[in-house]
Amino acid sequence: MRYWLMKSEPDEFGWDHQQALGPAGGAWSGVRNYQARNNMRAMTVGDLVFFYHSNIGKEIVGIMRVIAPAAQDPTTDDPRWDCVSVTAVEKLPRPVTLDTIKATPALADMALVKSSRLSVQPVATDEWNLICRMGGLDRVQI
DNA sequence: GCCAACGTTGGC
DNA sequence: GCCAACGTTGGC
Repeated sequence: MRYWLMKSEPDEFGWDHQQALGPAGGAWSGVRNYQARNNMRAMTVGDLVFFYHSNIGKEIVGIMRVIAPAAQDPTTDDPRWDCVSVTAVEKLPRPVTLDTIKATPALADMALVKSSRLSVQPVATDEWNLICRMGGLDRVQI
């Protein structure tokens, strides 16, 4: 089980959109960056993913689960691009903002801070647990 | 809306 | 294979 973070602009596709898809979830399509794609290829079913709102909000708002491994991105015929499928698991009682993350020394090494343009990135277990607690989840395991 | 950082493209 | 030009992301 590994942990990840994926970004989306909420006016394009936000947490509410993801949740509206229900348990069947949907493909995390549209990624056109090799590093981000490689991270999705490294995911396995059951991995957990933070949903981050970029641009508007700039905060981690919820937790998703990987329900299908990387496969051809349905929004393109280009075989270079594939994506996993994810489903919404739980909304954070309190979103964790980028400002808060930057102000937290234990989270200073997150890719969110260090390579701010990477839209699919790994999250360390300690970081995951801490953010869950900061977000108001008393239990870490979903 | 601006722009810094970064990734990609394409000419050479 | 280098690198200049260009495009995109995302914080501010």
